[in-house]
Amino acid sequence: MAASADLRSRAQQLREEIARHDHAYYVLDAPTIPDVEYDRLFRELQQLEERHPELISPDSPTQRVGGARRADLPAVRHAVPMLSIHTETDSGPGGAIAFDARIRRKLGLGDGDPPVEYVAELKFDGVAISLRYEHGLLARAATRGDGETGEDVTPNLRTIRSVPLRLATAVAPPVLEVRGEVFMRRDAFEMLNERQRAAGEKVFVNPRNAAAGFVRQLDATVTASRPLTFCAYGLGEVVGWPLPATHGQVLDALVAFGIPVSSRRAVAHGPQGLVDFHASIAAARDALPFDIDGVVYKVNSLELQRRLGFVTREPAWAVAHKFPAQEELTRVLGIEVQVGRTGKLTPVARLEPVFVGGVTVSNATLHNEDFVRSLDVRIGDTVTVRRAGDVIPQIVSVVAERRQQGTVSFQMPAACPVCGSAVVRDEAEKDHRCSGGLYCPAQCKQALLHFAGRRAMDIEGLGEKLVDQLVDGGLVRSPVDLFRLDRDALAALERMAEKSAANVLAAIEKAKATTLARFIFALGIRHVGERTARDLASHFGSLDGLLAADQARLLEVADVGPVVAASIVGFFAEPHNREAIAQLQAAGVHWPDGKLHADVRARPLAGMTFVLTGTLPTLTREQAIELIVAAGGRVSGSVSKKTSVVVAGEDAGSKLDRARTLGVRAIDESELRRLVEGT
DNA sequence: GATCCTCGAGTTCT
DNA sequence: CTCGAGGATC
Repeated sequence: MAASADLRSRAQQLREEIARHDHAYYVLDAPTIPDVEYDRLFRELQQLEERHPELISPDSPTQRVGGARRADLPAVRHAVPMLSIHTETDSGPGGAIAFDARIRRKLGLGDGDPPVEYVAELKFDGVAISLRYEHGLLARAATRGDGETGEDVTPNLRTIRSVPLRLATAVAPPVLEVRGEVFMRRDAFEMLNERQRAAGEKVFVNPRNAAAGFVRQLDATVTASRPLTFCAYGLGEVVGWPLPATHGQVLDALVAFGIPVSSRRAVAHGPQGLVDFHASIAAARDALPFDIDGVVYKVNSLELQRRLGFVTREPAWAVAHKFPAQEELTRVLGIEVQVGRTGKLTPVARLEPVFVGGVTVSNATLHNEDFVRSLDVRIGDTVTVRRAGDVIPQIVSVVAERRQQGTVSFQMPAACPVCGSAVVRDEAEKDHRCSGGLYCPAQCKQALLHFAGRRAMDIEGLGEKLVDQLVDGGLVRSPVDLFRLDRDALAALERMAEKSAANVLAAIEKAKATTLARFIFALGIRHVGERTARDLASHFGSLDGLLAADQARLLEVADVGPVVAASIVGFFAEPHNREAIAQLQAAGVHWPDGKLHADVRARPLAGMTFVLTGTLPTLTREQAIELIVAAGGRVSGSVSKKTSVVVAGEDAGSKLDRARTLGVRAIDESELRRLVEGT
């Protein structure tokens, strides 16, 4: 079948586009599109050329393994070519099963034959490097380049501490080429970008690009200041060293030579072994201190590897099995503006749903006007969305070359999108706010949700849906209205039968009994969160005491300064706020008089600050906090020099590490109980 | 005035 | 979880 003119021009178009991205990636170290998109273009071209071989041109990017070389680094010819590895298209378990099936077919194995033995390893997201040791000494380090010829980066690699300059062996082979990956750990990457930002320099998009940039840096002293890591996964040319029988033994031998090899490797039997490894690494992926693309499977026996050989330029005995992408391209369908409890306007991008990092993402916050401006996100733009270690999707960048004509930059509306009130910009700061106050339905709803929240009045079952119905139906306009609801009014709502109406009323009734701290928090005074509400409650002991306090009295409270004090005074100065409080009390909201027990109780933890991390064996987080606070201690969120004790449970994370480096005492739950008992 | 430590507030998806 | 900003401290 002859290729049509259409296909011919499409192939040409793809070649040009890929070449442009190659240049940006390899030469400028500034990729313009995410890898997945690049892979997609590359695959389309590959498929096109497979079906229509007459379209293949000698300069086609499919005809070489790597990318363009940088002219100013010396070229190195690889004695044994550095090949790329085939990527399985199915990123689910099917990928592993398909690979195993292919291997068995090629080896002529039937159903009765035993499972094939594999080695499964991590696929690092870094830069492929070949290290050449001659008589035990590091003689040359080179990048992959186009697979045949790479670049000499010996001075740079010498600065990487995990790369041994001499093999740890008495008798070293005349030639031993080790292949592996150089990458940057995530914590090192974060610190690097922090410094870049502070210095006003450009920040790196991801750890891989940072690593690539430094490996190919001309000035080795710059590379030396970057914490790069090396991990080996195979061999190149070998002279005078007898190869063992399996790939697993090769890796073990490298370890014995003092070469770093990831300990996250395993011998796996048959497809199930591969699927299990893939699943266990996928589960551990976010917890790893570095980025990986996926995993790699290799037939363990070197003899079988020789029998399987190569297909085109890829080894038939190995495959990369990638994870779902953590970065994807999608389109901005619109930019909506949400109104929060405090009236803050938050622009949110509505996205064409896209599967990234294991979930479908359709929204991403744009924080504020400045954030939108700095990225210059516009409706209709193609953007990169990331969902990395953290959970919250974010827009990373806009693909400038995909911008359509006639788009306009985003502007905050002058009127509140919900109530139409004027929008004001906070005292020379970043945030815009709706001036409508509680007359704005959005703010009213958020205030109600806050009031009913678990940490505030804790009214069970009063969620977003119900609040929407109550406010839109005109039944409720302020918290006190909740306590005036009756069964008939509720029953008039959709999807609200006898039973659920009774449940809601019971929950509201139950919530009337609360604590002073919860009540103060529930009011939603600006700058008064859970913590400050608790401090205010224990300092004044009663609501009347707080209501009577002036600015000076408030400043006596720990952690209350002029801004917070002014906010509190301002809130209580509003007649309608005082009236609302009186009405709530009249409706039956009450709390125990805190002053009575506070002094009677023993406070063995007075003056101590605790930080909780991990999961405790029997206590929930909330129970543990209650226990500590009841005994007179404080609980805070992050570890610092001021922290007295860190209470660590199962899966304790970075907070425990930090406690160790700061020399802060760490205890477990049983020890906490003993402290609370005062023993 | 600078720096560190916290807290408040907003956010996504299942 | 992360950003921004208030408060405390030196």
